[in-house]
Amino acid sequence: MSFSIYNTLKRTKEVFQPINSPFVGLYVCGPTVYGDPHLGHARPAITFDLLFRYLKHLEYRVRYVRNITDVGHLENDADEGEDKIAKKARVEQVEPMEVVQYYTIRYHDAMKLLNALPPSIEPRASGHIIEQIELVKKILANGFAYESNGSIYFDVLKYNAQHNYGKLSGRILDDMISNTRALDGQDEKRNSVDFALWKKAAPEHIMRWPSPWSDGFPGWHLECSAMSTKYLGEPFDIHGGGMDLLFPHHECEIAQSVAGNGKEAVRYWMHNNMITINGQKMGKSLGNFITLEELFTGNHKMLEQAYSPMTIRFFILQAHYRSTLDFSNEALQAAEKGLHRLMAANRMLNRIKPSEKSTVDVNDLATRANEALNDDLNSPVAIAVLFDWVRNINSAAEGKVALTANDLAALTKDFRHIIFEILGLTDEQTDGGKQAELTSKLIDMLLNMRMEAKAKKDFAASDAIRNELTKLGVTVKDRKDGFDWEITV
RNA sequence: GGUCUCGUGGCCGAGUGGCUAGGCAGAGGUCUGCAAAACCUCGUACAGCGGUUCGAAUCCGCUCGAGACCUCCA
Repeated sequence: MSFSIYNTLKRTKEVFQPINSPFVGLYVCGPTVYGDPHLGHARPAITFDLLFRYLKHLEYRVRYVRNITDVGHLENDADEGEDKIAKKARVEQVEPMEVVQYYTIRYHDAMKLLNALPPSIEPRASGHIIEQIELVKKILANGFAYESNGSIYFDVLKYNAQHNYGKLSGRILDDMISNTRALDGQDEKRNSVDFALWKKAAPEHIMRWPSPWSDGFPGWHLECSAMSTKYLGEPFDIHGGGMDLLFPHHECEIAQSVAGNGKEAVRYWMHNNMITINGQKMGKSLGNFITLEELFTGNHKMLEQAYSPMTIRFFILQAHYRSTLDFSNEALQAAEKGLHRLMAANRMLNRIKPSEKSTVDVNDLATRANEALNDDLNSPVAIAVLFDWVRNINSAAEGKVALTANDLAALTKDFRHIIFEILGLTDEQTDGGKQAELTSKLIDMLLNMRMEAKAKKDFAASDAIRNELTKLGVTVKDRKDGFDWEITV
């Protein structure tokens, strides 16, 4: 059994073979921190968190690098317009680094709620200006860039004459050129498809650094090339990001690496697909994006209710990362119920009484779940396997399926390893720290008292306990040999 | 306009030449002091039209529809 991933570069699934097993280098494009994290940020964060966790499950030693873009990301990729962060800073009348600090913390908070593990290294673009300037120098020295009025541009035509600009995104350079509007002649660029490596800063521009060419700032694509190879070496194993970054961002990264170092830096390119709302991509310009905070609080006109971070995580994991995933209240509510069912089964494992013999093969769970995840991280199939076992677990609790003590222990271990360690889900009923743990124990205590009342046929007392709990938002579920409960508020 | 992707049952969403995906919703049943849950059974779904094939939802072609990128977005 081997782990295969879909390599965008080859447009096919390939068996994953690390360059330096057991070490694996993983780089993922992180956020540009100029706004609140939204539903779209959750997709790559969870996709590559799953990859990170699964690689660790496969006993690789993973170095996971995810950057913070705090400079250089302009409002459009034609190398015009204001820096996104500078603009936000101007609008809010604060230092650019205050914007960066604020939204970086907001991003981290959201990632923590989604139970996305922190990366091994989280470099900032502004902290790697020197490395970026060095890379520009190399590209210039190799003749693939030119200076124009203090700015440095990548010469795409020249590069394409020797290499293939467009190999990742499947674009043909000639088509791109013929599809671009004619320039007005004032542009610093020789060709519309050229992109900035270094931009000379306008006098009012706050974020600026000295360079051999001008006081200025690096182009957006440069940071990922510089920082990925700094921390992961060249070449390294996996580069991930959203599909919308495929062109031009990742295409430019390849060009920069080849032009600067003579070789491609990345072995496997992985891209998660988009989240859509009513069939349309979420986007700033479309005005239909929902922040994670709005999702968690339900405070948005499109939301019928609040959705917990785990509901969002589960919702995303229920679709394959390369498929578009359409957001709707109905779909999220279905995910919420499904997740509760999964967690209820997990709690039920504690109540199963072992038997002399087993009537099911408990190895089936881990075997099939691993098969699914080995197949390009097919989390929806892995979850389907889990649900097959939810049925078995519930049946076992009712005495319809038998498990030996050893099998029960193995099943419990596997089930929990998959849902908590690999899929990174948490049981929000019980995993909320000391308070939640105490709540959980108190509810158990009350329900044990109710069991005693029931045993004495004191239904008045047992119903009173249940009714009071119901009023507080605790749904009581009697089982054949015990009880379960769920907090619904 | 160019490049590409996709169209699966009420909803979401896997799969992919012959064998049950799964979740949610719905119907019937079992269990139960009641309620809820759980368990069992139930949908003859693969946009349309042709073609290849013993056999296609799965391959090919065409038609229709949707979306993505080419402009900021994860």
